[in-house]
Amino acid sequence: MNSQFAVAVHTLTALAVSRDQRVTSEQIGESVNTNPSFIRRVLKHLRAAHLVTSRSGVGGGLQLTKAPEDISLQMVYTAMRTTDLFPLHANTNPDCPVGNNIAPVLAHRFADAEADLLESLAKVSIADIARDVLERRQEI
Amino acid sequence: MNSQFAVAVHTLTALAVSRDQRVTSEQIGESVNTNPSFIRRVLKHLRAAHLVTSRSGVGGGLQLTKAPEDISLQMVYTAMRTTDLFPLHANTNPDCPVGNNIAPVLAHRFADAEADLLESLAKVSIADIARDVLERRQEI
DNA sequence: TTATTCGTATCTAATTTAGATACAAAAAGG
DNA sequence: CCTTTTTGTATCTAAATTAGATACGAATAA
Repeated sequence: MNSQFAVAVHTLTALAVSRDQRVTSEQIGESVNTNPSFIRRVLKHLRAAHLVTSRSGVGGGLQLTKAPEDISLQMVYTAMRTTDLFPLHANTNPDCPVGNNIAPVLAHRFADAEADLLESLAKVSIADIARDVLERRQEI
Repeated sequence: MNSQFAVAVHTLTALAVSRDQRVTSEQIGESVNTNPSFIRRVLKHLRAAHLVTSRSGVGGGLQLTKAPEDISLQMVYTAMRTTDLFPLHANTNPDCPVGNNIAPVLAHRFADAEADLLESLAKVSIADIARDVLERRQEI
């Protein structure tokens, strides 16, 4: 599972497309096809990363804090990240040369790979996604 | 969870370090600190990718099919891969412009990111990991 | 023929994920 | 000031995933 990164990008894309008006978590839930509660759980991360702001009450809802061009998938991934990309196995055998030393070695190499992934994600923005989506729409 | 990639690298590293002799899944289980059955489930993937061979019976066990220098983390990741790196959310709303078009757009962008990750993993070999592990051992 | 080891299947417990509901607090409008 | 809308958060549940555990036939060597 863990489609939360995809849901986060979907959410930000919807906000980018409707940049002129506030959008509610109810509406985003309809687009994603899930309940508003789940959307709000995702929004918690995006708010903590200062990618969106929200307001309660009539006419309330969500808004991007930056231009879609200035929100990269790297920012979104980092905002949503709760676990390592490649989890380690714990409690390896300290009496084995490999078991005793593998953890920090893997941690280091995996961190390098994750850094390269972030670099790749940094090249794509929510504006790119929104453009792709709207272009696809025209094709029909 | 899903520490299987880490366990797979650990397993191949152990085989690289003990390249002169056959190693059993029991022994690897001890190093990883898990049961042989789990190791054998991981090995299933590595065997399918032709990274190891195995033999039953007395004096049996596992062996690398290539030099550790010729086994990259990309090969291991690809061998162990069972799901997409970034899972998509399904059943988005077809009546919403975003919901109707986001899936293929995300699939494409996420595949690009995964390809870049593979490129990064291709630069590291099991020999590199084994060397790091043995060097760390000397430091003590 | 016996002991060892693999390959696979099955069961279980713990964890994660997402769907669902509920409700206080915030905000806007009349 | 009261009502309505919407957020933010908590809680519960069901489904899926993960890994630990056990078992057993098949393969292999001695």
